[in-house]
Amino acid sequence: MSIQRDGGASPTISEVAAEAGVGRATVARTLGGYGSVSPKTREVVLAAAQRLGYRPNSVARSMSTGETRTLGVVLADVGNPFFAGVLRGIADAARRADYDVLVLSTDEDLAQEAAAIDVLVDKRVDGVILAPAAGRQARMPQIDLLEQRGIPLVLLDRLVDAVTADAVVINNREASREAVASLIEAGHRRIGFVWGPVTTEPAAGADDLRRILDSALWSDGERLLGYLEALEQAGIPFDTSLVTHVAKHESQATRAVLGMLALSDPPTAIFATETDALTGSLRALRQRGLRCPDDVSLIGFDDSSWASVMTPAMSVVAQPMHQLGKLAAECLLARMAGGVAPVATHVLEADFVRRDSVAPPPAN
Amino acid sequence: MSIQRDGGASPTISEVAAEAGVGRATVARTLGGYGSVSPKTREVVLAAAQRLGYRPNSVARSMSTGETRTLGVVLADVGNPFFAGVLRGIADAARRADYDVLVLSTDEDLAQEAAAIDVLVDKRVDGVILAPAAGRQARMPQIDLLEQRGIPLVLLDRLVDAVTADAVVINNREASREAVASLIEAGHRRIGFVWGPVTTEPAAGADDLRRILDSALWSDGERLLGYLEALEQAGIPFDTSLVTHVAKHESQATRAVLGMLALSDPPTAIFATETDALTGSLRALRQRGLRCPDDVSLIGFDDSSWASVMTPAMSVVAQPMHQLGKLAAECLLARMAGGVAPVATHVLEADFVRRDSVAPPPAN
DNA sequence: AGACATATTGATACCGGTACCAATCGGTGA
DNA sequence: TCACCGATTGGTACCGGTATCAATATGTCT
Repeated sequence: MSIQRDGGASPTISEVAAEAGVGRATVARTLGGYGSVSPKTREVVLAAAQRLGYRPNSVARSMSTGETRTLGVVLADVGNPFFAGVLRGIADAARRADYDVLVLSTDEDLAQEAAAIDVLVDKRVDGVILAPAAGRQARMPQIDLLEQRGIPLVLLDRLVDAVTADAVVINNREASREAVASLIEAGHRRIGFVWGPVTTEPAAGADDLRRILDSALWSDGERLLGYLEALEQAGIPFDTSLVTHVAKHESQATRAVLGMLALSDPPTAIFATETDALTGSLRALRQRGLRCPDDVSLIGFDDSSWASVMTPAMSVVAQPMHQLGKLAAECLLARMAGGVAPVATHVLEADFVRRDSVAPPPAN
Repeated sequence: MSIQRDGGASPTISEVAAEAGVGRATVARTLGGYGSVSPKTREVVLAAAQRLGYRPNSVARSMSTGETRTLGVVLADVGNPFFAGVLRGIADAARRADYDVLVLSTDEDLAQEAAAIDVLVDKRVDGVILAPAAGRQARMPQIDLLEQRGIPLVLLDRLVDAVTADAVVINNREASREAVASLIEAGHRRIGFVWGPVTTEPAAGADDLRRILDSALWSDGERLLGYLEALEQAGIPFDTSLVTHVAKHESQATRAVLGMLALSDPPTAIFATETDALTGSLRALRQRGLRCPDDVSLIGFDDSSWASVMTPAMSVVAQPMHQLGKLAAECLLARMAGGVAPVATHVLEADFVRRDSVAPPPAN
């Protein structure tokens, strides 16, 4: 008894059965907690399992039940604070339901995203949460695969027109409009817009810009629309030169903002719609020796401890990251449980947090 | 032909075999790329697989091969920027070797950590990367389970005396000593030390403190020892009241620093050994209306964009997060591949980044 | 043409669970 | 004492791959 198995192998149900002197099925029932087992037998079996250090093999169980109790998560970058926060929310909700999380980063690359979904399908995850790297008008063949296989899907943070699935996003447009409106209210009329990963030419005008939106991430597009709406409401003409056309990395944001500041009629305020865009903008101000908010007012996206402890404290649009992930996971779990609720897009509210980085434009 | 299967089930090898009119084994050989198959048959099989949209079932493959091509990662909090960065490094290295990553957060809780390891064992991951929540002198029974099962393990960021396994850490003590030394060099003699999650009483003195170290995280302990060494080298007496005894959350760090600043002989500089500790310290200064570096000099741990764009730019000990994760994964993969290299602890260098948050103490 | 080596193929036994079904056990009431 | 019922138990067929082995087909050489 209590013989340690060699070679690092794990004891199986059969071995426990042999050790306990009962049949395989009896052990399965005892440990699986189904069917009926006499108290005496149960004890014998449990003792044998204990002695052998038995642990169930989830792979075998999945093989037989068809469920892996694993959620697949596909997002741009686990290292990014926004996605890291979201992931935490997902993981918390998953754990509570006794699920685990398999994460894949795509770096906003469509090929990697497709490969990631293939992996998740092959590994037979029970559900998928996806922050698409595709623009809202993209076609996403891999999604069909999920649907075909009956794997529930929840879109996170970004919508895609062609995909009919539950989604959890924030009210990007309203939040953005509110932020820009607060700049306008403070007296600004030249407001720079630094946005996320967009790889297109500079827009020739507002209409051209709307065209570009079709290929942009939904979230980025909405933020830009919010900006446009705020301008329009205030009767401020739209100026292409105040909108960056590519700011995927912080350094690109810095370069873009330096470009704006070099204009003959430079912006007196900047709305940066991502963390990297904000820090990139700050770096640009710093390089030009400009001060915030005295020379240029700033509003960022995504709150963090840093934003609130620096001087001046940064006004930001704060996304409920944890909540976003939690809700996405809960939504997915409900769907997996066979929920027949109609497909829905859940919109969470992002709070505009007013701090000290906004002041009236300089008198001059 | 090309009949779509109903019920969301995936086509199996048998179905492909039927569709192609060949035996199961032949399909397996064709798709698995082993054995030999005639070019003609190969084509027929591939066409059938294509028509049916065949995708291999990784679960079944794992069942048969005994490997899951999945790495398990156990860390305190995926939402924490440090761990998020490390995780990204792990995921990148894993992907390159065609492995996926299952992540579990423990919130620095031993029970959750034990449960996490159980899950990974049950799911039969091929290897585990663990940032232990346990102090260096803790006993960790779950680790034995891993060893028993022959699952390779790499410790990350923190060492545990009782565990013999490969490890990847940074040179916490030297980095800490260097940071504190630079404060001393600037003229400071009253230097506050705000450290990470430690749940013990205030130390009664240096010796008592060393005792406390045994139950602290290895990394936290090393950082404190670095602090002590720097003081000793400069002949500055150790003062318990300048060392926080609990600063697990930012708010606790703030409270602790406020306490220090209220001392009759308050610190003129603070070394915060975690991101939260630094932002917490900054918040305390802000509440007291003190300015950095004019009134109090600061050095933090972990670099971020924020640290370098704020005013003053923060001096920090920058950990190579991505590299840390990447190396841990590579080390694990090597061990999984049957590497017979002796167990080793890899020590990466953390750079001390000198910026503007350190100045001589105020003249007064 | 015959013998033999090689390429190709199909059948089948695993892997370790789950779950159904039939067999057995024990106890009860007539 | 016997028939009968429910509780308990063991046997076994899956799940979908992998890998071995024997059987068959193909081709070559003498």
